[in-house]
Amino acid sequence: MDTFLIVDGNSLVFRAFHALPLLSYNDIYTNAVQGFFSMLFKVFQEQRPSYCAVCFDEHAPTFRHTVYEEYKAGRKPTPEELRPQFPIVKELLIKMGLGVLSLEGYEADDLLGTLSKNANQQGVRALLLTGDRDALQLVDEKTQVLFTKKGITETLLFTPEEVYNVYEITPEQVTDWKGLSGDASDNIPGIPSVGDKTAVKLLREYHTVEGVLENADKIPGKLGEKIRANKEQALFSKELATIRRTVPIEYDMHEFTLNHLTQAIPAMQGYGLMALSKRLLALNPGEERQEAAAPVTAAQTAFKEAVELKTLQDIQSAAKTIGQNLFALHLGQTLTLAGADGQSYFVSTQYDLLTPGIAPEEALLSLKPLLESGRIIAHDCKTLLHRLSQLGIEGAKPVFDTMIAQYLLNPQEKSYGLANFAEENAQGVFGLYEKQRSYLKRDEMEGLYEDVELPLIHALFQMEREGFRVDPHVLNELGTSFKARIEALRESVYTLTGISGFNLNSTQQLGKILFEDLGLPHGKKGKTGYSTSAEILEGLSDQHPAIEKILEYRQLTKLQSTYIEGLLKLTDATGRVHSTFDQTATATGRISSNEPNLQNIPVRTPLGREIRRAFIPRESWVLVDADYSQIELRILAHFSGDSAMVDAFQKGQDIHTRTAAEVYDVPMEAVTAQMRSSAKAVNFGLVYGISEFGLARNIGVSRFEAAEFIKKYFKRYPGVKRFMDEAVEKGQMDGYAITMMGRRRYLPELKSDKNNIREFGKRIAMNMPVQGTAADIIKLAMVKVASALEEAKLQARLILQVHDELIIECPAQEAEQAKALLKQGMESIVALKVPLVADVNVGASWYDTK
DNA sequence: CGATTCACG
DNA sequence: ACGTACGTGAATCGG
Repeated sequence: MDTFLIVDGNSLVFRAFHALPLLSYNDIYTNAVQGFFSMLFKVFQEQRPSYCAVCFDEHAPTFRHTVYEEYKAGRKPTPEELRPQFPIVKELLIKMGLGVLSLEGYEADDLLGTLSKNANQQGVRALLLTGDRDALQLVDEKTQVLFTKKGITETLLFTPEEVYNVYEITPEQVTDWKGLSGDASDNIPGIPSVGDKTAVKLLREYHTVEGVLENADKIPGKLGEKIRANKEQALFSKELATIRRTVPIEYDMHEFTLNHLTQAIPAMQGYGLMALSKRLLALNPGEERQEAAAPVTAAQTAFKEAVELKTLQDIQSAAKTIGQNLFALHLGQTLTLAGADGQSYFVSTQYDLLTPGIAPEEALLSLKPLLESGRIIAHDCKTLLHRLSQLGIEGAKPVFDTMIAQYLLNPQEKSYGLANFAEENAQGVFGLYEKQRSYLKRDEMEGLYEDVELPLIHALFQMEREGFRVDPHVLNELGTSFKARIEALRESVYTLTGISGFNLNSTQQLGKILFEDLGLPHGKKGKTGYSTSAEILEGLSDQHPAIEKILEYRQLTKLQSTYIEGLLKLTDATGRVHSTFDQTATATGRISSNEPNLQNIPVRTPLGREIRRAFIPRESWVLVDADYSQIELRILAHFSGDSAMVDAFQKGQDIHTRTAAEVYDVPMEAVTAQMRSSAKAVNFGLVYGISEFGLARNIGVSRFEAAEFIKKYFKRYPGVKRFMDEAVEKGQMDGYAITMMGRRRYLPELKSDKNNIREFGKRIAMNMPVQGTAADIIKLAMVKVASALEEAKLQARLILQVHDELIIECPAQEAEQAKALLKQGMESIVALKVPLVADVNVGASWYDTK
């Protein structure tokens, strides 16, 4: 099918302008021009449209102001440096033979709506390139939106399924969504205090703004009041957000082919856009799309047309055809399946009066046998497992996860949605799978993928479903005592400073009071004012009595809002919190935890540690907690083979004391607490990628002294020095750093022309193998422990991982067995040149497992 | 939505 | 001359 690329010129030019530094040529700024075309060419290359038109806003003269226009007019004026770039963009577009369209009184949005509708009517796919979320309302089977993300190089492709995946609403509901939540940048008021999330919730229940308003009486509390008070405004907002699709504009799409692009080259060079004109020359619109560098592209396999499954019988016969063969499953708004033979299926979930469709749940249930025994490929299997589990479908064993593969291939990407390729369905997933297989092999990460990441999905799924029990009474009691203390502290800060009524949570207000009104000595000013961080405040604690109160206030409010209130909010009906573990969040291979984050529960201060008393096992069960002792330094000892470091671990010595003894050249017995503490900081520094500055700041000495310290250290630990140098050299040679199990992290920072970025790259090159290998090891330990528990037919189960720590919940009578299994499992993951040691403890709360 | 602060490994 | 110790997530303020 032909594609008509329709571009929101205003949106893109603005984005380009803000994304790039102000470049000028002969006193003409061209950054927006350059960014705009750079983006456009990338889309030409990736999407190969047949036609292309660019639409611009054209505001009506003032006497024709409509209410609509007045709202839109609230926008900020176009910057001086940008305005002259618009005519240049238009000139070049016209020279390329592309459409440049605008109509008095209409927004670019309205033209996008009209052009796409017309294209669809002629059987042409419309692809809308814009940075404006409003356009998502135009998405349907034949109209897709390429949404420009931050910057100008990244785009997201929205199909109806992807709109739903990302925003949990259908394209038709976009106007309702805006009507409820409003949009400040577009001056759409919405309903006050209704944000994106609330709007989605309301729409899930009532579908449309009208539906919400009709049922407003049923909605309790403040929310209901707000809705009832703003009915008119909501309807009006929805109208404002609705894009017009019948703009009276005349054009012929067929005149806007990409056959004359090169005619703009002389003009382009006239503006000094040499690199851009080169890229234009390299564009060969006639040819097939080239193999893209990034793995995230749709396969070019010639797929057969998808078969619609209209009945449960259809579904079952499709399942039979697939049998034991590999198949991809995608659960968007509709359920789609794709087999290795290129055949794909979709289950229509659209209900209409004559043919009631099949609900996704129903379809999944009828696929139960296939799902439980079949070889599933999916994008984000863990989420799929949760959905299946809720339907009573257990034991599905996905054999490939394209999201995880994508993460391994490049762990640096910010998100791993499915949006980046054209066929957003099971066929696309299957195509992705085929490519990723070969990329994983090429990059030697098959082992890591098969043995670690893939089986880990199931372990994480179980941990998420299981959750961690929290005792609300413990939290409530702590909270009550905190509350009183917080109020007392606030009052005493007001009294001691002689200033009251300001917001103690506001660092800006506090900074003004401390450093201007009270005249305390301040550190360097940041972007927004003085720093009031604990580090700075601690230095001022003997200068003013309010300081220590502020520090205590900070500590307590942090505990109160993040841990007491935050955790209570997320506790389910059975008294457990279910964190989500993100397997694709970090560049080093660690997992992260969110909603709630169980990886940063306080432990370092006595008061904070109290929170851990609330983390408990079920009745008559216990917690078994094991953490690796100094895993990162042990890995460093292994990699570097440094004899002194290896010796220390082999002898089971306290590593920081040994380091201090070496560096200060005294016997270990003579090491003071002060010496040990400095040595500890050096050891930390090594793991992070040592820098003089960082060490100096951390132990509070001059940069010169820190440099001396590092020098002495490396003299005693030449193997470590060699490892650090080689890590950087290797990074420069290969362009990436790797871990013991072959996990990669690319190091573009090393090629930066900015020195500080290159230095950063060096530290990453030193840190990645260490932190990343520790991540490899504990992940493998989780897989091993989870399967060992299952094999031993224990009720014990893993419930949490905190980077170097694993927690099991089990019946008290299983404690000894679980303890042994956990310790043994963790310590036997790899044989290093030094022992891997895990310390295990059993307790009636997390607090007690120390 | 960016900046700041602070909780963890 | 500059500006960093590595890796995260959550709450809060204020534009």
